[in-house]
Amino acid sequence: MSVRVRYAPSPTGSPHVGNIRDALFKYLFAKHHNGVNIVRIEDTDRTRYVPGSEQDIFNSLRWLGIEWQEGMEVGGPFGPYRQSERKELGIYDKWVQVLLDSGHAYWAFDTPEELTEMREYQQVNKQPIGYFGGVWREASGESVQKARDAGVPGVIRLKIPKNKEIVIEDVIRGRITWDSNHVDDPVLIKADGMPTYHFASMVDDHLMEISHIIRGEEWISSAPKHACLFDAFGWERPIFVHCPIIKGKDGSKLSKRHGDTKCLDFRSAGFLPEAMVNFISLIGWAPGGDRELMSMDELIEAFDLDGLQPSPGVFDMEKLTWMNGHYIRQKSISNLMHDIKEFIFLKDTIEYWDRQDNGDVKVNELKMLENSIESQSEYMEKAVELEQERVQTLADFGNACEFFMVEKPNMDEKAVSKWLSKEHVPNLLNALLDYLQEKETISQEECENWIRTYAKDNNLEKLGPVVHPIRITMTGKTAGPGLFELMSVLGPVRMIERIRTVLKNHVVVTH
RNA sequence: GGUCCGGUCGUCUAGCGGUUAGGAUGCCGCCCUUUCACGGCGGAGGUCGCGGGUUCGAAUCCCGUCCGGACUACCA
Repeated sequence: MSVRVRYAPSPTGSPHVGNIRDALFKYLFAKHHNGVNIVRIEDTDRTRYVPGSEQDIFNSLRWLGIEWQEGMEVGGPFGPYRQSERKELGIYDKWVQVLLDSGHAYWAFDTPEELTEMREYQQVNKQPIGYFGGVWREASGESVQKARDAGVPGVIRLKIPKNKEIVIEDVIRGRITWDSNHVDDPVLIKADGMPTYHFASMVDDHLMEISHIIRGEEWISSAPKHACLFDAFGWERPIFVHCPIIKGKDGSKLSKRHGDTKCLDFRSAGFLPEAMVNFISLIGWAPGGDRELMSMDELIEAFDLDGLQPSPGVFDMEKLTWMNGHYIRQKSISNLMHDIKEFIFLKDTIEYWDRQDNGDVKVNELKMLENSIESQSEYMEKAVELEQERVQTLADFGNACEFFMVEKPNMDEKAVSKWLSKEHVPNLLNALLDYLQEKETISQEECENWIRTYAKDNNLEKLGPVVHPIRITMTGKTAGPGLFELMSVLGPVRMIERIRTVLKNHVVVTH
């Protein structure tokens, strides 16, 4: 059997990581089996349509490297791939008529008020909630015709068979059964003539020859409706695969209140697509054994439905962050520079940080980074290289590289009072100043030699008393790249300036 | 309330009748070392939700129970 799967988002906003994780699984599955991945837009609810979200959907997919061979933007033999357009073509009207004619569907003219009242009644009487036929399921043809002639707004519902056991075979969970008397009659066509998800999606899945419906666990409860729909048409049911949902730290389904959940927010926050792909692929799926760090190609190679987990997984930011650091460290410096530039250049990035608490600090750092890379790319490349292994996200480079970019680094007060007040510091800094005076460039080795020699000549047993004051003078901080490397990158001119500043502002000369 | 799904270190997970229950992350310690990080090594952390069975033997099979979650729209 050829594998055909579909990612069918509705354009109601920028897609979430949970949603995108499902899209990833579909892609991996299709690729693994040389199948086809389809992107179809489910925009049957006009009231929830959010302009721009289609682009967000494509951008999310493309950012992660999830490809589709058929569907939106690429076309294919089963188009159009946007449901509102399919509706215009009369596709759904045609198929609902088939159901009406065969007695599998019926018109219902309940008012919203009546439906609300019904639910309230069911609620207080502890009954299953839903529409189980009302007065319309078995209504006579005449009364239906009368209502239609009178222009009463009505919907078309599917007749779920009574007193039956509905069984679906889910790949992950096996056999799931329902008493059909607990499954209510879903609306197929709304009063405005638009199909509902239940109808449009299943009709399209059949028409587009979808082999596997891979989707989130939240769809399990509507699966019997979908199965009945296929049965009503006499169509062969696709294989159902319900992936576990992704939870937030509190154990409930991941949503806005858990912080960043939009896929593209992670790009803006400085995460790499390879880390994102690797990380989300491992929520709800595992390749078996101890494998963990995997590229897209390796994931495709390893992916199979057996590795899918039935239980939900928590989205662990700490692990994502670690993994992102890993992928940053793995990058060649030229790729890294490219990624950083692209990251800052994206307007989403700045907008994202503007939205965060104290985000203005980050925005300033990033803009400075952008300017510095622009104006002195070779210098900044060396700076980035030194920070590469101590950073976890692309956004961290702003702060990490700050001291390379500014004329006067921010001085950490604690560090200053601990180290720069020491008695030997003026002598040390003046000596270094003299040494640097004539130079235009300086190598790591020269820095190291000078420092080691100075320590020896001044009977200092350890390098610390020499290294720390110099580090603070150069960077304002106690933590950072190796001193010799950093000095070499900074170069004599910048160092001289910084030494003078420190001598003037921070060193108390005691004689 | 109803229906359905789930339950292995805090978290992601390996395991698929016989293992000292393995890995990763996070945490702690040691090593490396001029700091921070990276890296290496080690440690703490799981009575496999609980209770019954089946079996010589159960995290693995069965039942019950508890807890958690999803759905419960003319939304998807």
